[in-house]
Amino acid sequence: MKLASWNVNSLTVRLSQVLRWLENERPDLLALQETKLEDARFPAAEFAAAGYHAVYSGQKTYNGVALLARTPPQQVLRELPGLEDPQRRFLAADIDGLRVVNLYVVNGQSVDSDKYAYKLRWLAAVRAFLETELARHLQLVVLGDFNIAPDDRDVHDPEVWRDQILCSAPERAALQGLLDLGLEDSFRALHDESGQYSWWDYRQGGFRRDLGLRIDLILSSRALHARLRAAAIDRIPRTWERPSDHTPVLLELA
DNA sequence: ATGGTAGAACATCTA
Repeated sequence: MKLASWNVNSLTVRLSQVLRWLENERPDLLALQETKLEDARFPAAEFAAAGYHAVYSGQKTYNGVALLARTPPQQVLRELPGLEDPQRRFLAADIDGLRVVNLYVVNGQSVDSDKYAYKLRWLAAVRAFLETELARHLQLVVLGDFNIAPDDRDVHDPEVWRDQILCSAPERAALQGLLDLGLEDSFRALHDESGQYSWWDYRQGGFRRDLGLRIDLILSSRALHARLRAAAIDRIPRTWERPSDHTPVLLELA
């Protein structure tokens, strides 16, 4: 079983790229973030024609998440329990015997911003939700744009990024809090090396100079550990014309 | 210290 996550930074702009990538990779599941469109405008028919069921939770201009799967998602949840939040960042569903949670974690802007406090509050609600979810579902996958680089191996210049947004100690502690529930970063379960990034800033030639961060993650529950086969980051879509600033990350389960 | 680019409500916000 092949799972993937991709922050597309506007599905309207990136639809043809997503369809092309699905055709090439044929994942069983693709989680999208930053679709930036209302549900009434979601291109469900195009994905159906490509052989994918879609569930989605979107809004105009910002945020928006979706799950595309070859089998129909069931038990769909569109609201993060315990948090009043108009921002569409959360989607959970049963897919192929897995409980799947797609997250577009709050960016936070900077550590002295109100948005940073919102990020930490949001992550606390995610932790509380996942704690109850893990009690119900042994086979759980949490994937998406976490907007947190787990450790310095995931940062092109750790000194420049030290204590900055996406790398600060409280953010990393919040991510560790999720892992402590009984989840693991599947990429790190299979790879030790630094320099494997999933996001590069559009500005100042970030991709050309490989000034990236690994902030797109696929977490898997302990019960899935023996099924982990391969984890990868596909940099190719970041080389395409008019790319998203993120590239897809993948996990293969036996 | 600022701004650099991209996408969206096309004016500023968010990232």
